[in-house]
Amino acid sequence: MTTTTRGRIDKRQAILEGAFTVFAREGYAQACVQEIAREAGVAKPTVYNHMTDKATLFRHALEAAARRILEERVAALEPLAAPGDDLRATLEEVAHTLLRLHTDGRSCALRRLLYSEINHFPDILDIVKESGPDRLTHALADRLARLALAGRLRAADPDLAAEQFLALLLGPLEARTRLGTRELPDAELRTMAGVAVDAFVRAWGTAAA
Amino acid sequence: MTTTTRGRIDKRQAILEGAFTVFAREGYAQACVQEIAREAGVAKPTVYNHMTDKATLFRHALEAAARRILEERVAALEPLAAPGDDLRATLEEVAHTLLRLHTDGRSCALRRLLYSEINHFPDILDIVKESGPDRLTHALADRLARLALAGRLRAADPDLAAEQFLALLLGPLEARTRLGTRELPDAELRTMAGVAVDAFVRAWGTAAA
DNA sequence: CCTCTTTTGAACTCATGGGTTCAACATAAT
DNA sequence: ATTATGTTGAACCCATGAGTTCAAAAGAGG
Repeated sequence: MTTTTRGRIDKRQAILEGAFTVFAREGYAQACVQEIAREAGVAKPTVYNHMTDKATLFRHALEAAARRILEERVAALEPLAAPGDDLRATLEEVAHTLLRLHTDGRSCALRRLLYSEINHFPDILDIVKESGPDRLTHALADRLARLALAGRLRAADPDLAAEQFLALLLGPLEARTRLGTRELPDAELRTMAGVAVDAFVRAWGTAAA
Repeated sequence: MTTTTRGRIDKRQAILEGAFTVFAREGYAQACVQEIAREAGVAKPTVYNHMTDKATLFRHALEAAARRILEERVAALEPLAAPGDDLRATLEEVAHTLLRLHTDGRSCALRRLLYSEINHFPDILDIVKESGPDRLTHALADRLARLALAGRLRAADPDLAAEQFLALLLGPLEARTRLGTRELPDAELRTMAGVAVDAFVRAWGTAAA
């Protein structure tokens, strides 16, 4: 019975992953359940055996993908918990990691799906909400607040600082990656992280940093 | 013959506008030509009399909408051509106008359509390219370069300055408008313009400004 | 060997929608 | 009036795809 359950869980996972892949490639309306089943290595009725609808399949697939992506992003802030003497270097490291994660194929796909289906599925925003920029911004604001207390950043609104840090870092991505359709070489990511941190430190740094 | 031609042009315009409206509301795949025709106040065969395909209809509709939107945005930079004594005030005015334009329904719709159909229509990015952030960034960079020459901004890379100005200004929009699905009160737009300009001036300003 | 659950493939129903055809109609120019 | 062009509505053909049904396998537990 254990193996049976495992088997079921495996199928479910495969279905969710295959669904995300196909939805990402085709969009919601164009994706057909037949193809999702094929991608997941499963028969079509099996899909309907786990999910009632194409719509709920979509929601669950998005949720699963968003959860994975969220974990990576928040983990990327870790170095800020114990920044070394060189704050700028730590910021650049975090910035670079965030850029890499943000330009990842799955991230771009999720982003595109959110934008395209937000009209037909207004609730997906809430499903993904916590995983979206919000939780990342809050986690970053927490880190920055500690730095401000230590006198290494301006003591003003850390939420605003976090928002602007992410804006400086991620804003230019849209144009440079052509809405997420182009890969960026790692060297360019480093440069982008550098200039973003430069501007951020000029706007939010203190002499002590 | 003149009136006949005018009539044809009017129908064509109506079709393009109706198409954009429906595509924006439904997405490409979900939008049906029947409904576009209804929205444009026209019969279905008339649509096919002007456009060969649903696909080319989509492209033309996007192009027309993008052109309109572009004009507004570049025009919004006008005050920077002759900035008054108070550079910060001029920047805030421009910033506020850009925010208003960027949160406009048509702008958001265009943005969503780009994101959602970029996979099926890789060429729409080129069609809209000039109208996209690129041309705006360049136009802004030109203005900022003049200001730098006048000693009112850092003399470093004006393209980077423009990129970061727009990032600081527009980056926070995504989260605040919930991907363009929520209206923002004008007061919030003013506040956002203010804090973005503050940070920008701290990062790029000179004593002379 | 028997049983219960799950999976599978194939065929099926049914709705939607792209694109076309056609005959009737409107309009304006000659 | 006649002719040419454009529009219209309705009906039509045809492909696609969601969701279901079913009988046959496949696998685990007893």
